[in-house]
Amino acid sequence: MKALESHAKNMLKAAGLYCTRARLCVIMALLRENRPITQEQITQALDAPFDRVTIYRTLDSLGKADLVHRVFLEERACHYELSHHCSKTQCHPHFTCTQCGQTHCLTDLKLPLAHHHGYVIQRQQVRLAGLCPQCR
Amino acid sequence: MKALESHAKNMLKAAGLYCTRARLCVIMALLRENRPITQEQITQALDAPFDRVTIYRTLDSLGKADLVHRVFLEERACHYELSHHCSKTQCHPHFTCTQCGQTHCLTDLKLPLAHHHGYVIQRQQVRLAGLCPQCR
DNA sequence: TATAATACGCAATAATGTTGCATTTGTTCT
DNA sequence: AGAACAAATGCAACATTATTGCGTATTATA
Ligand SMILES: [Mn+2]
Ligand SMILES: [Mn+2]
Ligand SMILES: [Zn+2]
Ligand SMILES: [Zn+2]
Repeated sequence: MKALESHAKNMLKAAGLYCTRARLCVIMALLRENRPITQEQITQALDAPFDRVTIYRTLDSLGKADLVHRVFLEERACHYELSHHCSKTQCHPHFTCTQCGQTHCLTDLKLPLAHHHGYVIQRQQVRLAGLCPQCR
Repeated sequence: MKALESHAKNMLKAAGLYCTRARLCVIMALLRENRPITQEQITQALDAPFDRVTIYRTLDSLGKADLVHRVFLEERACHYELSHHCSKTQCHPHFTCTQCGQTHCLTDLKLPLAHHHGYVIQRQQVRLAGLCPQCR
């Protein structure tokens, strides 16, 4: 059994979720891509064909188990990625290049958590836009 | 003529845009609300009835003139707000309460602009989630 | 292997946003 | 004020993304 597959199985086991074909395939696709992608991109990246609805429901169950979360970019469709590079309070920043359009996960960039009087801040998400190393 | 209306007219004049009923109404609605709202909320907040498409096209033209910009929250629909509380490089942070669901503009909270080697960062947007003063 | 809980596929529907085109409105110039 | 032109508007149709209902198939467990 490939390393990716056993990784995916372990994630599902640890989360107490049924270990189904669809969940394994989606997790493996997200592991391979390692960036936020849409339902459509996930569907295309899968080895086996699955119904759109199944992908959405899979993402939903993985989301409730905190294995996956949504990323909101300047595009119509939601993007999804694995949560394993994020802390509970802070997802890593996402950078989108205004030139080439690519989005990069800046997993090594740690920004200080904001404070504001009277507010309890539980989570912080940062979106950056500009020029990527290739395009500047 | 009311202060809101002349404010709206000045914004359109300064931007070199036609001063139309729809644009005036939309800007005045956004001035009154003073928080990010959806096309549907804008339409409901208007005195006169306008077609959905007109609202979208109005937001588009105001957006191109940098009078308005989109705000992405954890909801399906895009939200829109006036840009007058934002600098070119950084929009003020938006806080959404996980309890009551309300979104607040933290216009007085200034976060340092991120730096990352090799990247030219032109714009930064921050979304915060947690408990608002009423709900904590 | 039997059972119950859960996930899946398919069809239908909802929500949000966009496009084409004929008509109306706003601006500018006389 | 009136004419001429550019731009905005309304309406119908369409596109994209996500959700719901329900019957069937798969999974975990004993
Ligand atoms: Mn990421
Ligand atoms: Mn705001
Ligand atoms: Zn680039
Ligand atoms: Zn609250």
